[in-house]
Amino acid sequence: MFESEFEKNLFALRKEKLAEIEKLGQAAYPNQYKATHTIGEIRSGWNETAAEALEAERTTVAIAGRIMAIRAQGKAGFATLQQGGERVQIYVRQDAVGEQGFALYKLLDLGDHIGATGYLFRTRTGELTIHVETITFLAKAMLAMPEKFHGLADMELRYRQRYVDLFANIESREVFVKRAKVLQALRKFFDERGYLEVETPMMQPLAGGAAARPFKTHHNALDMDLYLRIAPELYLKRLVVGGLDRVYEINRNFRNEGVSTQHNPEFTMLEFYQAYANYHDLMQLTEELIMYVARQVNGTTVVEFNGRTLDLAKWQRLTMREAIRHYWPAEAGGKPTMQVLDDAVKLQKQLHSAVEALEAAYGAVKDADDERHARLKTLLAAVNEVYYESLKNAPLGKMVYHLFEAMVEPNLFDPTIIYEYPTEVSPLSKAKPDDPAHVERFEFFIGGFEIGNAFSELNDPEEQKKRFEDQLAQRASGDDEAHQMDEDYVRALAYGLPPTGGEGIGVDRLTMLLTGCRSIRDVILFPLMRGKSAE
RNA sequence: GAGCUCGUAGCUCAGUAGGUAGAGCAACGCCCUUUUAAGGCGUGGGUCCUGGGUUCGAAUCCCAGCGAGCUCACCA
Repeated sequence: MFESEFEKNLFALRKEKLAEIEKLGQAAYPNQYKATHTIGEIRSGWNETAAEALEAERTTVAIAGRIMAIRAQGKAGFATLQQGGERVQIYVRQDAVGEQGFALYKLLDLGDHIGATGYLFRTRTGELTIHVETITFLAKAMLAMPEKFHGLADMELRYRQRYVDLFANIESREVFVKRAKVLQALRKFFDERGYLEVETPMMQPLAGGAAARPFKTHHNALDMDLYLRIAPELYLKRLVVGGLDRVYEINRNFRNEGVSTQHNPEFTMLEFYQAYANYHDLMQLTEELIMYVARQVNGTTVVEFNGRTLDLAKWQRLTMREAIRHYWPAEAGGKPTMQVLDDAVKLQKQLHSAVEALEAAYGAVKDADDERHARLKTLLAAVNEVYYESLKNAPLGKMVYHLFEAMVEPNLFDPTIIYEYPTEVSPLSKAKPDDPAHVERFEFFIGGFEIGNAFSELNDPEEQKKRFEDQLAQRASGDDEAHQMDEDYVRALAYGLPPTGGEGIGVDRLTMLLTGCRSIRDVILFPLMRGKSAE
């Protein structure tokens, strides 16, 4: 618990102070305090009330809070109390609280919790203040507070000791309050549209519904291996088979992947399914949903993200192939035609010349500080990989998809829906009726990363079985993220899944967008950290 | 997994032609009855992330490790 002699000594000193406080007739750890107002209510009620009016009213209040600043001046003093992310100042003078009360005041430390009764007034400098008549001791901070002006700045400490971050850095608290509002807004949106909120297994015998490596665990009594879910998808669709036409679930998914500013091994996903809807209906719904949540949370659809302004009410829609053509980099030579994007051999040929063009452009950039240098390097590596790897074993659809990720995704800052995905990378989506190579699927991107993924659900059990078998083949050839066979899911489909649209939305990423946080760790209360001192 | 940057007092940070550490806040003592990053006087507090190495001498230079941030890769 103690990180130093300093802390150990401080703790001992605070224990002595606690004993002194008890001698004054106060409980060291009382279990209740009846406040008449929260500090927020004091602020909203009297923030603008003039000094003369306060004097005339002489409103008496009882409040509670944590001491965030304390300024003693002989036989009087001030303290700033914080509660619910709001602060108010109290003024304590010996002739008002008595000798015992003032003795207690002098035993208070930064971080202590106290209750105070008194009347509202304004100081000489105009600050709304409580003129204290009684102080009640509530709890002691036995450890030192972070620096009062800068707060807790060390990112590692902020993540590991979020309990300190939350009271020391108001901005941090506000992010999580907003996150709660995001969740409320999402639920309200779906509740109002007749969706049923459900909870499906997070421990699954077979981790399906997405392309990812799962975490493995074990049930002792049943002697059974289980996987933490990578998606709720297959269970939710079983529910639609069961007649729950509109369902949604908000909960954690677990994927055994690396961490980054956009990935945490456990993350919160919203998934929803709607019978009788297709992906076009979901595009419409998605735009409405994002606008709705933004307005509920921020009161506006305009957000600042990563130094840029974007409007969540202004969307563009492109097919994946259109997007590749649209965002094709000038340095990669001529754009591929639609025909080229539909032909593996022609595409490989074009990528070959694109690699050459990119290499020439990259070689021409002399200054390593040039931002083009890094961009071209990344682009070249990505296209090169697509070109060579795809040449040997990947199907056309996979090649197109990877090309999209490399060339297009980082550019999708304004809200964009990308639709018509290759069938090969979409084992659970329904194919377009006139084009079996593509499925009725879209993903949407904001701020340069993917937020959600949706499609018309494949409901033909035979086709689903075939898709799973194709995935098994990819798995056999080394893709350990390819989907596994789920016989029970196929059986469920065989009972008849109505035409259904389904979608998943990354709640953490949506929250990042709405709070302006560039790292997913800033919107997760306790992000996964490497082990340090396992006490 | 790779590259870059960082790790000095409880907190925020200084400290390179290598000479065994400083400031502010916090703490402790004293003064101060409208202050607000309160102020004044005084005091205490550091395995300079860890382990090696170079050197007469390392917070500083080198190597390895641990942890963090960012970028990239993988993914959502």
